[in-house]
Amino acid sequence: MREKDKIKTEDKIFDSAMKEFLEKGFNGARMQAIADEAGINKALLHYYFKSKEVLYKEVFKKVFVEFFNAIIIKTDQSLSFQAYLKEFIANYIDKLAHRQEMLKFMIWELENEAKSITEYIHNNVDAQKTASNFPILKKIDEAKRAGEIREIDSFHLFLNIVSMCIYPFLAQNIVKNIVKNVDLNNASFRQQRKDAIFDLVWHSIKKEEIDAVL
Amino acid sequence: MREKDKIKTEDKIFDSAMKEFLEKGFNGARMQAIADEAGINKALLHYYFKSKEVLYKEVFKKVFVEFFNAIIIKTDQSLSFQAYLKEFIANYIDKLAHRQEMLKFMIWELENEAKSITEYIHNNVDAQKTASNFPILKKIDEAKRAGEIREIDSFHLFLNIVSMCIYPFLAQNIVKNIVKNVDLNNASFRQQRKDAIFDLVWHSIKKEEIDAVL
DNA sequence: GTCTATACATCGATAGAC
DNA sequence: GTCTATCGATGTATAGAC
Repeated sequence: MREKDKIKTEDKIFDSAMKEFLEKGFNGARMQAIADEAGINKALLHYYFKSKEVLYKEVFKKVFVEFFNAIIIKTDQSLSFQAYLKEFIANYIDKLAHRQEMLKFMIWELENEAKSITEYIHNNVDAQKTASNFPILKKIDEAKRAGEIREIDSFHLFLNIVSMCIYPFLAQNIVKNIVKNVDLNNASFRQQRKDAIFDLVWHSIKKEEIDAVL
Repeated sequence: MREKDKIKTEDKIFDSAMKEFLEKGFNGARMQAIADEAGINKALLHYYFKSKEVLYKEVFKKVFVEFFNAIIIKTDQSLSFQAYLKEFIANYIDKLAHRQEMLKFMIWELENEAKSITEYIHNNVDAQKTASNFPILKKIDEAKRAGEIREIDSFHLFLNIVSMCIYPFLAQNIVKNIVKNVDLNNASFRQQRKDAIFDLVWHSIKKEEIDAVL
């Protein structure tokens, strides 16, 4: 009677697949490993999900949407730009830390020409409104108009901020060759990154100082 | 007698391998394709290079060293920091454009925990002197001492600059979903990136303005 | 729905003749 | 040094019984 208590096979497969894909990436993931983890056999995988690729895309979609929403959309809109910027950066890095596996997904997407990401965006986001899915772009424009920050190209500023947030962690295995503690798990390094990014950007774009001089 | 006129098989294999690896990455590369391109058979590949991995490492080493030297070492040391910074950024982006295939290598390295890069650095660079292989770090310290720029964490500044230079191109297939012309081949976009990065950084760290006020 | 068994393809690697 | 032939491992996918 209480059917909800029984985890459905399909869900077990999905959960196992997510674990395997996040850990190993698409290439590294093994259908056998997913089957083992789910306590079933390979044949059943293909019964529920036609192919490895289909299974991957289902998993990717769920994880990506979750992550995308958490990072891009959710920063409080009512803040001053200075506070908004600080929160955006902290939020981005903390969410990355909370879902480090996303880095593996992202690397796989990079290797695979961002096929899944592109497909998802193409199917789910109005092409004309892509930019509006990044409220920070609007925030930057507002702040410029309000005189809170100086004139600066919004899109490149956005690109720069995102690059600084993500690249050091994406490439942490490379960067580690220069400095040891590049690690999303290291709270102290995370805080250093947040401070350094905010400091660099804010010093560059704020207008107060000039206002004070005038 | 003129033995040098005859391209040795080993070199032909090496060249074909470079082409294949740069185009497809390690996973995508096929020993058969390398053999075909070189006009020989697979057996001979393994005669000259023990395994796919060995062959990849040889190729990687050559390409990486070339790239590393071109980007990191070569910016003119005698410039003012402002000019040095501008040249460093332009140099980095131009060299990336000139060797776009490095992006594929880099992605593969990211996926593979930077094994080859780490191994190369471990074998060829004195661990205690890693930092000194990045003259820009010294340049930043000098500029701080000379009062040319404000106090700022050198390492994080370095990380930030590199991130802004490389990430948009590394992730261009993702970024393209937001803006179309993200492309290393697009000279106009390259120039925009150079300007945006220099502008953001220099406005943030220069000291003249404050000096002028005092 | 679930299983066993196996087909089928791909690839890296090697044995052995020349 | 170079070739043909083939091994052996791995991995996805499916046929068919229960």
